[in-house]
Amino acid sequence: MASSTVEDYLKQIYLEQQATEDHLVSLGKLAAAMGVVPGTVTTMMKALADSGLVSYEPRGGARLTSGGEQLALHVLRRHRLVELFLVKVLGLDWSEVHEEAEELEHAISDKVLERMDSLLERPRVDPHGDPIPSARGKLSIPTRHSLADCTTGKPIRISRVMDQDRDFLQFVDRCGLTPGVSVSVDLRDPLADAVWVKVAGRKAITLGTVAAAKILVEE
Amino acid sequence: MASSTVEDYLKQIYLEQQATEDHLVSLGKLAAAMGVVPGTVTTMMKALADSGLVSYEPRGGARLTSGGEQLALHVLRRHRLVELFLVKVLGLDWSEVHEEAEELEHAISDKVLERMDSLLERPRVDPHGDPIPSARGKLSIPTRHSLADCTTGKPIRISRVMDQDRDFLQFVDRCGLTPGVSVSVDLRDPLADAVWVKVAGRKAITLGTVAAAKILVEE
DNA sequence: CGGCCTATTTTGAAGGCTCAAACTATTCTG
DNA sequence: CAGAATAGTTTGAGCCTTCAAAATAGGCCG
Repeated sequence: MASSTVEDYLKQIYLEQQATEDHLVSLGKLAAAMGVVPGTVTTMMKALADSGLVSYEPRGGARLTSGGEQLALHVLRRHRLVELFLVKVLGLDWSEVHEEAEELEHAISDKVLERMDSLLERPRVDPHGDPIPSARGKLSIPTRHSLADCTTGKPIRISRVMDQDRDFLQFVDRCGLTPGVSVSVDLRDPLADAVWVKVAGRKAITLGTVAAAKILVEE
Repeated sequence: MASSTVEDYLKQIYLEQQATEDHLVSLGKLAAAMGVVPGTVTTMMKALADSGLVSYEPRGGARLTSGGEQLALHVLRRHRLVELFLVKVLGLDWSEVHEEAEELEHAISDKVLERMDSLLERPRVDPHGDPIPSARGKLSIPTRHSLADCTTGKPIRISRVMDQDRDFLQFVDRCGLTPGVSVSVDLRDPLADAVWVKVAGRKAITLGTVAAAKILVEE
């Protein structure tokens, strides 16, 4: 059985990995993400390599093995299903469920997970629009466009918000830019670093491109 | 913050304590209940005494301080609310929720706990009839009579089952002796060590006094 | 090429929890 | 009361996760 520390490392490696070309994660980034000192990560990578969960060459970065990836996806599944459960069943705010799920993801048995999944009617995404890995460990590849680079003028649908920060999520909520909502990008001004977004009926909202790039869209 | 190991010790001390006259728990019993070697308990009691959660004299047994008791009751509240939640909301069987709750009780935040409590409409007892400590750490004192020593002939109501063993709970369920059910004790035969119980409408069930003593009743 | 900067690794240590096994206090028994 | 049985304690050790700080490797710049 993987300890919850190990589960956290695997999950984090998976997430970092998704953001890189070669699926190779630098230990420094990992240390920052895990909030530990670099030496700790080196130690841990050796241990994980010994258990066959990551492949790792000294000074060469880390990569999940297929066993490690299966485990990471299982943790991610628990995390995201729990988030959705907390919002839908217990009525928590989407800005607070990430932290809650960080704890719960390690305590949920397969049986309980299956009940949640069935109660929620086999959902595909969590409250932030992040895809939920299937019980068999498959994950659908997500959208590639954001408010920062989609076509302008046309109606589009918000599909995912790529930031778990409380304050950012609350801001997004106040703007009405939550997953599922239809909007359109009126105009983009690269010089002003700004994006004007029109939300159904309301007056336009102005975002910087950094924020806009975190809000993924479809169509 | 108390680690989940510490929470488990406090909870267990509380439970053992309830079963004794002087509220003093022998370290041997504790070791058995926790599934560790006696020396481990000695070490742990020293540590808990240092944190002011138990009072402990070498070779004199352990007792919770009021701080330790508050914490123990908070753990117990989480445990029992979670059990009820798993049965009522997720539809698990009452025979399996104890094990699930052992893990979850350490991962539930106060916020989530409050939501569960409110969704369940401030329940007083868990699926086994065990009382749920209030958020302020008060616990109502439970029934004193069981099928082994209540009055015979009169209708009585099952209020609590004092055993978390899967197989025993499933047996109790098959007999229809679950909390809330009305029954009556027809006859007791001390020599045969047997108790005849009549469950509404059905033919009588025969229990040994050990089993009968685990089923608490009211009125 | 040589030195420097940065990322990573190594080393030694600590805290929390546990064990095995040797030891000791206490209590029972004859 | 002596000896045995029982319960509890001590000691030395190990695993897991972490840290601080010193050492090192690799790449980049002049």
